Amino acid sequence: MLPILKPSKLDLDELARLQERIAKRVIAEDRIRRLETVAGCDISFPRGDRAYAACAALDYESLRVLRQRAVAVKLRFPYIPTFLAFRELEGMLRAARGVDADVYMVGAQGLAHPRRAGLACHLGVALNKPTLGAAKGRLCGSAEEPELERGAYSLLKDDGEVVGAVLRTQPGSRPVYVSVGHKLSLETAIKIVLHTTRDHRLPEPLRVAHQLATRAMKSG
DNA sequence: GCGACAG
DNA sequence: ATCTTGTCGC
Repeated sequence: MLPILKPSKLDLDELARLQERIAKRVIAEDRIRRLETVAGCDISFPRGDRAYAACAALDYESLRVLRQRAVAVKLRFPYIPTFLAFRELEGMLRAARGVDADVYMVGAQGLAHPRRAGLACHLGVALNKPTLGAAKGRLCGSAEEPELERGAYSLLKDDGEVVGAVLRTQPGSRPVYVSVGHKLSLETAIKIVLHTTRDHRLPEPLRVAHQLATRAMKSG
């Protein structure tokens, strides 16, 4: 089990430039034909340099689980804010490549990232498919407090530009940070998150993927 | 210098 | 993210 080496300042500068290149490839417009299946992607960490990535595809209307996959992955990079993709993309990609879907959602940011290259953007560009980010917390930017009813949202702005939305998925509960990953408009991303959210704060695809990854971790 | 900081 | 059951509050 190779150790996770802490990258140097120079390495991070290099990776930041790589993210800027990824950001240029992101298409923040709807390039999606069908919307019949939605997949959720997540990773669980037991401890150390091993983790479990999972992807689950659900029927867009019924939210029934159609396909799912979980894989064990070696971690090669530490968690460093704004560099999350270098820790999680590889494993997430392996799980997602085995599960076909019209759109993939990730429990992290998309364009709502300092260099507009959150994990959801990296995944979308790598898969060349529509993706969106639906995170529990904020990474950058600011927004007004959205109204308390389900469906209410306010725009998340960073450095003068709209990078996402702060969306209330359940009345009174803390909002979710939604942003475009790739090949989707922010409006469509919000629509998808709301449509796939039922009795919990987070959308079902993410909940299923999280359970799947956690179960794989506990048994593996 | 002092916080903030996806998972 | 993860270690962890019941419990205070709306």
